[in-house]
Amino acid sequence: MDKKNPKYQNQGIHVISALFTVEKGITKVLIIKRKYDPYQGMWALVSGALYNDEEVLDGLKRELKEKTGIENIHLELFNIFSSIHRSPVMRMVGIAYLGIVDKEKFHLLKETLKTTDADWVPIDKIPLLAFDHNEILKEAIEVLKVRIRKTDLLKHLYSNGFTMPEIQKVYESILGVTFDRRNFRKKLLSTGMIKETNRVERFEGNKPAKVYIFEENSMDKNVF
Amino acid sequence: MDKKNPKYQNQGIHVISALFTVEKGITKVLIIKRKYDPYQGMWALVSGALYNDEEVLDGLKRELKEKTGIENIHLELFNIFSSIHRSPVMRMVGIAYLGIVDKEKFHLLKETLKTTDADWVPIDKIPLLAFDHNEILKEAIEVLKVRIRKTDLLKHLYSNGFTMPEIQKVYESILGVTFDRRNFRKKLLSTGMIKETNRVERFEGNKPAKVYIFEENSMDKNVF
DNA sequence: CCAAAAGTGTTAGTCGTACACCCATGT
DNA sequence: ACATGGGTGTACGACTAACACTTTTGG
Repeated sequence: MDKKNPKYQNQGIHVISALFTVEKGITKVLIIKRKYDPYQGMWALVSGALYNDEEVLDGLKRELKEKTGIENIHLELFNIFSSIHRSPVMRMVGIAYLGIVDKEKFHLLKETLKTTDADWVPIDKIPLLAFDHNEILKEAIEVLKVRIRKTDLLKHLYSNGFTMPEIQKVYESILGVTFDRRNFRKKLLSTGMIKETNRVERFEGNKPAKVYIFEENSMDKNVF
Repeated sequence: MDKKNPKYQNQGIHVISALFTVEKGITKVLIIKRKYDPYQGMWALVSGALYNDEEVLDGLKRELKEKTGIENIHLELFNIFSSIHRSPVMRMVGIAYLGIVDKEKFHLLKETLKTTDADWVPIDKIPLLAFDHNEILKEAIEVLKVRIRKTDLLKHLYSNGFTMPEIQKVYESILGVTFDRRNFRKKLLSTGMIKETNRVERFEGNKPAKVYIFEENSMDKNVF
């Protein structure tokens, strides 16, 4: 490989995160407002250019910490975006990850060196975003639906436990369907992904609901 | 973004393909022998550096055509490999795709501008490969197993149709299991992915077997 | 004691699995 | 005619889906 070949010059790697949360049945995604060009003043997914001395996932976590203060979270690859002119600065290949977290576990920085605002925004109220981030987010939402059905991704939303009515609302909200309470409970338990605790918590009703947690090494099984 | 920041300099993108086929119940992968450094004379997956004026998948297809003559095939992303020193030349982020094809449809070039040999090699007889390609191939095989079970990936191996005994052997060979003939047939038909033709073909027995083909827009359903 | 949501069990239907016999062809 | 694999149907068990009543708590 000839490093001097101009076709190999002037390209970089963008790491991009579609980080979701669910609050009161509303699925939200984390976006920030850009302080500098390109796209100064526009909202965007948390993203940035990869350094040449860090791995992709580490670079993304660095960007997340720098721009929002959020750290120590699970993120997984979902696609590559490589249109030639997706960045106005130079050719950047976008590597996009998604994750889902309990927003209450973090203090979201509203302003940082490179951002002037940050917020969790309902996915049906997303403004125009910088770069190709609207397209990326649209794909992320589709992949999110598949992954909560086929893997234990939701364990990252509920590291402190959850009640059945609560997590059922999350499934129903993200997938846009409704489930029978009794069958939902049976199916989720039958995956072996979760176990009962001896805690209870009130959700919407007055009667307290049992708290469940995800197993440490929960196998990926189809949920719905 | 400051293009001059040295942390953004000297990095490139590698596109890598794990291209599989199945022949007489043996799963094989396409590898080439490298004509030039780095790793001159070593076997490797088909791969190369991405140009700054092409999309990732286009770059990979260009490399495949240049190095093997194979073109017009389906390839899908399966992972990113970004260890800092995975290439001795410079920092290269590897973007790895997998596919499966009917090798009889192509004439494999044994020597090209950048290769001195090429072959389909059984996955349990893979030599030491250049870069981190052994690791990448290992992951590709795992993902291949998942994708033939959960998607219609195998349609790309059988664009001209297949018989039940034939495709059953492929599933059994890749997954390392055996299935009951009658139940296999019922399950594959029940996915709606395939349909009968009026052709027949001999496979291993003397009695001719019906030829089936994959539907054009076959939904992704779990197969096994 | 009433309202509101949480918890539980049974039944019918569907799907997966196990299994045995006949069929078409080449030699 | 026989050997070889290809094609089909049925019965049993497991899982999925539909459905109604009782329980706990706050107000």
